[in-house]
Amino acid sequence: MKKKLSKKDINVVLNKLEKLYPHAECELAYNSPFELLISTILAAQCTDVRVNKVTSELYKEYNTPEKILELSQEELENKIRSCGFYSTKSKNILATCKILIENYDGVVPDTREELMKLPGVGRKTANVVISNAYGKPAMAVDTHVFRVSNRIGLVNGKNVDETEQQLMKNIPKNLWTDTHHRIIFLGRRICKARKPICEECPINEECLYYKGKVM
DNA sequence: AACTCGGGGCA
DNA sequence: TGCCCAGAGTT
Repeated sequence: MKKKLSKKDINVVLNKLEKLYPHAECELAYNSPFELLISTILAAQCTDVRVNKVTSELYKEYNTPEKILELSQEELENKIRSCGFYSTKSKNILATCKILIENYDGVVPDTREELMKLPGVGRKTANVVISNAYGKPAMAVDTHVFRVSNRIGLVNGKNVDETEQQLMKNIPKNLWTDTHHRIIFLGRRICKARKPICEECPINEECLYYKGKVM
């Protein structure tokens, strides 16, 4: 049924995305790998705008594992409540801070395997941290990347893991991180989950979803 | 694969 | 009021 784009069209899409969003970056505000880690944990099922609003206050006083562990779970919950899932996230963040101090001398590890051992850190969050904070190639697949890349036809993945594998195979390694951010930009502004604005989409000529819609 | 955690923004 | 948001963990 649904097919993937040709290699040629994939390159066209990547080039258009690069011209469209040449300086795409992580929109979570952070000043250290630790801050990015905590912000990304908070970002689960929550907009980055709200995360930044919470962390801009939180990090003034609490920007290290040691500082955050000065807070009780209830105190931390009250500070991050507006990010949603505050109970789970608070518990995970406190547990993660404790592990960072006990096992990593307070330094956020730079490998996906070590990061994913931390409570509240899954594959997506780990990929965001190693790619943005440590400059390592990684393809983080969130809801935007999953939806858009499959909708366009960059990949044809049944789930997040399949999608990540296919994206890494179809996209040059040096473009993984930038492409991740560019797809998010496109996904939020145009290729939205509900009512994608296909008429204004710069890559609708290549998009399999758009072609399917007009046929 | 399905279910749970969740407040806030927006139509 | 209903739907959705830079996911992860458990069953």
